[in-house]
Amino acid sequence: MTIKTAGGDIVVTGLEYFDLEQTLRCGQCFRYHALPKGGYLCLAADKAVHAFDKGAGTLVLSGCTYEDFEGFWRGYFDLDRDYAALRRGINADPLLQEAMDACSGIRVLRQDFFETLISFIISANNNIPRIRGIVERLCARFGQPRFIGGETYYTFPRPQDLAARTLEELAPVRAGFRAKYILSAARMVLSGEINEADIRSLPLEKAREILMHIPGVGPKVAHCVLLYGAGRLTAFPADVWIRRVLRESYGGEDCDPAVFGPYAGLAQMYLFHHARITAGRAKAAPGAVMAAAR
DNA sequence: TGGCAGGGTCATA
DNA sequence: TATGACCCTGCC
Repeated sequence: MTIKTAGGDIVVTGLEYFDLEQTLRCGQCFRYHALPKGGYLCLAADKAVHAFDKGAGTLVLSGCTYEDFEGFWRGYFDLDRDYAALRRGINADPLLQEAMDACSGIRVLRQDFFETLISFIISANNNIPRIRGIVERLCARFGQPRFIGGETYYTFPRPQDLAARTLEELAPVRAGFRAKYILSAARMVLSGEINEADIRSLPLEKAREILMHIPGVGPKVAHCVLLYGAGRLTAFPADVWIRRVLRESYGGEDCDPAVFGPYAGLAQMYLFHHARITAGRAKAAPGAVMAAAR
């Protein structure tokens, strides 16, 4: 990997297994917007950047300082991890191999812990367009304004920005029954009852158990927070899509994720995204059997 | 225009 | 362990 600056942009070349679109659209994050000129506005925690995938392992970041790149985006996009080695650590059967080939550019974003926690609490019994809307309104109401490329965006609220709020104040966000969970989570993080360092370092099951003390956090959301917000690549969020894959191809929903190896979480991302794009194609094809229908 | 389902969790039985 | 309720909006 080589990093250069050119005309105020950060140009990263020589990336293996990197595809910006796959990485953003595989369901691990909710704050990104396609730009008219191509590329994406990526929002994360209190940062924003314009990101352009130029193909052939080249990523161009625009609108951020070199310090922000080094201090934040380089880690966020997981640019320093050797994905070839990671992939070798996955026990790939033919189906998983197909998914790994089709979605080879997915990277596990290293997202902000609190943002990930709140975002996936919001995801419960919800669809992606609506999740994105709720997250956007939450930021617009309780985050701080920032400016990039002449546009205003809002930072993700910090625990202290939400903890003292009331359900009435959250009503315009239209999170529904999840509003009370958002407030509880913010209060538990602010008070230290939920400690990010513990979630990152304790044994996975213990960390998951702690997260599940938060109202609105069940097994699935806890695993999402562990994988996307705490860098725990063994975490294995099993949603309806993955449960269906396990049921149809791995002998049942109770299949132990350990069969995929130490990076089961990454294997899950390949399987999840692959299942969704396959279902999308089946849906788009005229007369296609809805094999992926639940 | 209306009805359904949604990347889950919780309370209750 | 199973079932219904929860908010509300995108989508068919």
